Amino acid sequence: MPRKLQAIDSKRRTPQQVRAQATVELIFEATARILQRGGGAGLNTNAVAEHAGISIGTLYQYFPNKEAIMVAMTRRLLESDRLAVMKALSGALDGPRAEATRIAINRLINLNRTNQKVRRIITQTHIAQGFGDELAKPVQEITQMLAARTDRILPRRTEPISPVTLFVLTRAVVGVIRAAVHEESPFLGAAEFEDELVRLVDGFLAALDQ
Amino acid sequence: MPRKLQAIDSKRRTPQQVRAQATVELIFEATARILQRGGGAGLNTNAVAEHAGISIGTLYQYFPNKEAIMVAMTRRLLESDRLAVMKALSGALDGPRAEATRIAINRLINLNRTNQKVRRIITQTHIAQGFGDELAKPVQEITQMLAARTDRILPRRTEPISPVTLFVLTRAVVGVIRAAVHEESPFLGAAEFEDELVRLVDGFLAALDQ
Amino acid sequence: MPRKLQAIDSKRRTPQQVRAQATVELIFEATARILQRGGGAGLNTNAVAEHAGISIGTLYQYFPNKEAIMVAMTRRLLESDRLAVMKALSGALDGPRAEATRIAINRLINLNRTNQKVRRIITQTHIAQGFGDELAKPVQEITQMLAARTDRILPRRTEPISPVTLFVLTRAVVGVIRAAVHEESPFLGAAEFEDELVRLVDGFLAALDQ
Amino acid sequence: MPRKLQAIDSKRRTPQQVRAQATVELIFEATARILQRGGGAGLNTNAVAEHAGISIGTLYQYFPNKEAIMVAMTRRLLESDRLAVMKALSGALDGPRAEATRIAINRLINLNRTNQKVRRIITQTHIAQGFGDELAKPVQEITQMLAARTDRILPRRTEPISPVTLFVLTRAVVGVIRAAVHEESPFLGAAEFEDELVRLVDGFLAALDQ
DNA sequence: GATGAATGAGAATTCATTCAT
DNA sequence: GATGAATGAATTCTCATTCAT
Repeated sequence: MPRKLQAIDSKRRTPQQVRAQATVELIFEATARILQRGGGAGLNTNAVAEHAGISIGTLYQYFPNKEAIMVAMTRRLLESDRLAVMKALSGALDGPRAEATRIAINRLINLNRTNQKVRRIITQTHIAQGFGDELAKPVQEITQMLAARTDRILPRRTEPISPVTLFVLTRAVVGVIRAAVHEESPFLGAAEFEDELVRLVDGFLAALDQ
Repeated sequence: MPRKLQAIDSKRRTPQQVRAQATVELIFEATARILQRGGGAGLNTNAVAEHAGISIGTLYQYFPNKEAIMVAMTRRLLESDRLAVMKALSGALDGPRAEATRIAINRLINLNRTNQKVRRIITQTHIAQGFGDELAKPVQEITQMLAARTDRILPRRTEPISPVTLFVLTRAVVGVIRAAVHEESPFLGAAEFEDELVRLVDGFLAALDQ
Repeated sequence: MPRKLQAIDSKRRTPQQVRAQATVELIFEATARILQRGGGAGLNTNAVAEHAGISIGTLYQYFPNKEAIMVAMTRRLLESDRLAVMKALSGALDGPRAEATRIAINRLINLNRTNQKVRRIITQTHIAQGFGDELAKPVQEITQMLAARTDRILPRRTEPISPVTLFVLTRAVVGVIRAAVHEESPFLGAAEFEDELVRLVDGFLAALDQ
Repeated sequence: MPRKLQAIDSKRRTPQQVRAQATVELIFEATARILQRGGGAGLNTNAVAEHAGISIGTLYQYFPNKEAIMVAMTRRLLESDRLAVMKALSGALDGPRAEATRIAINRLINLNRTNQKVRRIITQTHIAQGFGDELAKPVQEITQMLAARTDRILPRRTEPISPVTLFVLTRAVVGVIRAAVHEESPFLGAAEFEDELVRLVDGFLAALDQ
């Protein structure tokens, strides 16, 4: 592998200028298009550059290798997911816990129903690159936020949620949704799927509170 | 990819079972060794053949490509996991549900603590090859078995567990354990991790029974 | 065959024409040299690249596979043959038909006496690649030209030569010459051979005019 | 190429026994079937053996390599073509020359309309193996027979047909038909095609007689 | 900063052929 | 005679990456 050994998650230049940001955008779009069509095997840096309408040399000025492109894409996607769920929750911050849970899960499922193929591939790459833990971050942060709030409402629970508990809860939710995406399960669009996922979370939290 | 599109999960030949099985074994061992050392990127058919002490041609008489090797390995591993959990459960078939759950989960976690790197890689490949659904099979069958038994004990629940429910429950368990393996989480060895996972399952089942 | 099915007759890129044309020339020369020495079986893309003094990667930027190289060579040869016959005919355009026929055939034969081995192999490949019909094109165009002229001189024939007639005439001429080349017949250099070929064409045209 | 350098056109054993002849037949049929389906590129000795229902070792007891199989097939085909034309001619041996010519050509064309793909490939191989001259043999022998007979009828011509003349005539006929087959020309089935081919031969012979 | 032609290590895969049983 | 598992040389082709312009 004539691949430069470099930290994979560092862009080569900080895209400060407008032009640079636009180029990164072109690269992301090209990558997504190729992934959508040809799958992960069809992705190579030359193809990305060509689709993006830039030269291969330019591409290497922004990303050290193709994995770095996908890692960056995943991170952006994760952040946008987080914001989307946050936004969906904004109206339900003072309502009952169960309702907030349902809203968050509903939003999460629907986000994962878009761009499934691209999500699947870049997610896999993220894991393979050793950033698997980041995948749960959006869910984790939202969970922590809700947990904190819950504590206010249910004063019984004084201790904050433990790291292991958080891990299990978040990975359960993420794992179920990811399985549905990766297995291309028809359940992903079913109302019952959402119900069960909510039940999973609520059941776990209820068991916690005992 | 100049790769012939061939059914990836069909062995090319099934010769005199004795010798053939031994050769397959050599290939599996060589693959595991290479994966353990060099990771997925270091795996190539030439290396496997060399490590296995067979010619590259022989390898291709058994497997059409390297993915097929890993797929076969995963299937074998999954089956052996299933048997191991079944065996662990054999003594607890008439005890309380909670205890059976704990035994199964304990066994599952401990199985996943062995050969983590190899498991990680072949599991990923299995998903990438489109066989992601098989990964939950052992857990799914055990769950169904336990669920059936539960019905006898708790006559309240008359309907069998629904497909969606089964999907969520199994993918939650598998997802959490897989996350721990893939993220190389230190939790995997912690007693608390097992506790929380049991709580997840029990909480979900309890919520179901309401 | 792990060969990507790709349009065989499309160069992969058409870069800065000057350098590119030189590279293509190097590839053609190397191919011809190898074919001359080792025959068709000795031809492989690595050898071509090496003989051409370019890297294998560069070769693949110009041709998708070795057949495409030979197809391109054949096309160029065919065109140069056509021009050579045309040039030879230029002085005889107003003379009698029989003389023009003889000149054309004489030139055709002599062209086919050069580079016989290479011609044989790339011609075969051309046929095998499904471009067999192109082989008769030079003769066909020249025939049509002569036929048009003939019509002026022999006003008896008002209708243009029919497609089937043209097919039979051209394939007869091409077939005889090709047979002589492929069978490495000593006749190819004999004056009598030319005489008979001229007789074949004249006899056919005479029969047509009856 | 780990291919034994051996005279390609010698069967390894003379198939005297009935069993042997049957095996050769199986091999021919298997080869034809594979050629029909997959074309020349799909042909390999292992596939032939498998399709023939014999072991690869047995195949090598009959033919030293795959080209030898096709060479033998071509020879058999050529001989059967010759016999078929002879048979068709048997009733016209005393009629006018023109009619015999037409009958022979008609039969030849129709023979070449069967098994076109297989004919194309094994014919090519025959040429590539250096046996191109054999392809004209059936036509050549029939021509000689007819020429001899013609001499009786047209006592003008005392000299026998010269080798060069024979070469040109036979290669013209064979060349035209082969072109039609190789180019998959629709003319092959047209009555006009036969007419023109007859005209080619008659015109040539008429020109000869002047 | 951008370009893109050139590079070449490296991986997959085939298939003719052998030879021990 | 037949078998067929094993062999491994040989070839194709890809694609990440560089660097002179």
